Amino acid sequence: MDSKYQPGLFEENIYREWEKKGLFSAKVGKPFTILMPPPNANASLHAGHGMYTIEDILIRYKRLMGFASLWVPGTDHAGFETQFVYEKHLAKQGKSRFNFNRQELYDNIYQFVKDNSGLIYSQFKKLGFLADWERSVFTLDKHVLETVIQTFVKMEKEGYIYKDEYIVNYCPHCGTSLSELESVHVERKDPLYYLKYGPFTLATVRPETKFGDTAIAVHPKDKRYKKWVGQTVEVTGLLGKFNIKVIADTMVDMKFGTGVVKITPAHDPNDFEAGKRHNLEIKKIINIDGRLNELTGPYVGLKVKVAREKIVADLKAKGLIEKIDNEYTHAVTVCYKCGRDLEPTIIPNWFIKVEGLKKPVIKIIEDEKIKFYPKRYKKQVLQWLKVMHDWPISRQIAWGIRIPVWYRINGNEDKIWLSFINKKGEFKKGGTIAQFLSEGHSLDEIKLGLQQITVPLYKEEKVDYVVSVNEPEDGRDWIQETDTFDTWFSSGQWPLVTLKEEEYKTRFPTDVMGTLSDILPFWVSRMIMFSLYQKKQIPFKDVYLWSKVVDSKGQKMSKSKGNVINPIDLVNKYGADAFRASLIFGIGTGGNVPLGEEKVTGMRNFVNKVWNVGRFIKMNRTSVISNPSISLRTGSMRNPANEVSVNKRDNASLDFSLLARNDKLNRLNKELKITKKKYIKFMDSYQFSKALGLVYEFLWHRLADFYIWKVFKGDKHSILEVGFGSELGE
RNA sequence: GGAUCCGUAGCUCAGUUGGCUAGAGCGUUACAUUGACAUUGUAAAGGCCACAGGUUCAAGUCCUGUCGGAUCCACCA
Repeated sequence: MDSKYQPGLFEENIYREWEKKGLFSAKVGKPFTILMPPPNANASLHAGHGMYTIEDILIRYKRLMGFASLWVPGTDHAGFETQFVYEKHLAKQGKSRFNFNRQELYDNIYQFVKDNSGLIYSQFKKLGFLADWERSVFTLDKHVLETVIQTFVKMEKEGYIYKDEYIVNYCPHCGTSLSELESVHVERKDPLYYLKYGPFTLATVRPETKFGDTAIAVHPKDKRYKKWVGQTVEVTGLLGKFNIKVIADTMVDMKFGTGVVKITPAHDPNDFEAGKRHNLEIKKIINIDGRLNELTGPYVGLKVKVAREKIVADLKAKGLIEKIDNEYTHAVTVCYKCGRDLEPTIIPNWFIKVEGLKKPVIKIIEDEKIKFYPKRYKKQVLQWLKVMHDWPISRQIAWGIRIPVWYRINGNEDKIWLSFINKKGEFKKGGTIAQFLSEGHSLDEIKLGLQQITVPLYKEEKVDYVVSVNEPEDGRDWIQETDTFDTWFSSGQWPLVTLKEEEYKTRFPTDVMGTLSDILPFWVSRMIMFSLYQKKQIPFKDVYLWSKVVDSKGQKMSKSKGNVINPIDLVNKYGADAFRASLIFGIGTGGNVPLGEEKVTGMRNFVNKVWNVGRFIKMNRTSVISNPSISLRTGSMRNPANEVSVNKRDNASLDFSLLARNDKLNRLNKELKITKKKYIKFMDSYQFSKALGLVYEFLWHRLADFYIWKVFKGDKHSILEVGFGSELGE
């Protein structure tokens, strides 16, 4: 045996051996089940995935404790994320999504994902994960689609789904609307313009939206402006004179600016709400491509930022700007993916009415039917659930599960807007079906090259639709919604699609959901919601949340900082055990998980120590076998040194050579027993770091340094008699 | 603005319902070495436990306040 443990020589073989023995599938017995949080199908392993080790530890621990543990893996199509990556890939080839129709884009991404998938599983295997790989589920698998669509159909029938023109944050660059959770607020300094506005002066950072103003608001208690409330005033603007109503609303902060606000319901969430309260007209002046539309006169076609500069210059020229405050800082909403400014805009979106669905979730969490570890996340989830409002589930991207809704074309030709790639491969941008038909395109051509449709909701005359997987066959023409479901709509149903039918009787609710704390609101709360809705059961009993893996200085890993650690490199260099242990050892329940190469080498040393303990035992065993004259003697139990103390110092003064062999063994066995008990207590309460610390201390500083080296010095064969439970494995 | 968490050794962090001399890993220093392991062993140095009050026989731990940091939610015309 080598004096150094070389993981590279063993790991792969051991894993193959496990595969041969079929250790990955569940055995018969008391069930213990974990559903693996599905990584993106096209992802490769990053340090954060290393934390799945926690689930692997639980799976192995439970199996060694006699449970039929099952870990079901899977991958997520990760709609928006993946399309974003793919579009970057396209950009490198000088292409964009506008070169493809919907189906082509979908097919291409499918191929792209397929080419990249499988990588992460081979990496998981390198980490030694004991998941049942053959059962892997992909969120676009047939049975998943069926379930997801069935949920939508059921919700629609029961009135939980509605379509509405609602103000959503739209990313003109990524071409989709985003949920509130996908929007990030950043502090920024922007000029605050004081505009002359009829009899008023008002402050705004977005003068370009003034064309969409449909009211002016003041605070009801503001004496300065009281006389104007309810009046219509005349304002001179860039496009000439217009009349506008003055309303009173408590949303106005009297102390801010001049205490007067312009209301632009179509392009500001607050104004949208105010518009609803006061029944204001919604005047849309920015199209979803982020350009001003024909209602803005000479500014039509300009992008928001360009338009703003031009408008400010023109306002200045007309003497309509009173002053500019260049020191104004405010929060801007940006896309979490591309970082560009989001445009609050009104587009038709599908929503889930959350009110009735979230109530049982809140109840379950308050009653602790589902427990959170660490505890503090309970409060966070509850707080988040309480403020949660309706969830927009449609995304204007191709990569995802297409919403099973069909719009009737006949009679609605002038209401359905779409873009498509025509026969010649040309991109035909936004127009109505009627318009394209009159240009000589056939309906089939349009449908074939379809890229995206937008079906606005008119108050009186709604475009009728049916919810159906396939095109209705009634002789009329229908066209399917091009929007896809928000990824979290499908991954939120993960617990409903991962088990086999019969397992829902025995393995549901599953035991633990372990995941990154960041996605608690996106994912965990929604899984609970869907599970309660569809199965009337909680999906899991416990939720264990870990934090981000950061570098050894506590800095977030990022490419620009150059501090990204590739887990596979570490595994190749130091072994999977060392890497895994470094993510567990000395980690508190609180914050981030610091990972540095020093830490891994430290753990490698520990692994090596264990190796050498084994090596020592093996060497002595062969000497026992080769020398049969060595046998055990019995001894007295009455020696005072038998009082077991875990404290090293307490034992320092004792002379162990006086102890009989049996006494030594008893001491060791007793300590092992105590350690085991503690270990089990820690494991059962998800205190992995403490459990590992215990094993570390026992194997190294107690067994190796103390027992082998001091107590059994010169009497090494006795150590062979100690029974070591394999439960101490991890 | 609302909430949560954190300030403990040079660094990263433990410290259970208050209770003996406040711990670990890495780092530092000295010594040891034919011994299973130099990926080792034995030891040492290094702490006003952020600060100020309070409760208590007893506070790193509980309470109040101050300062500093992180995160979540809401909002910022």
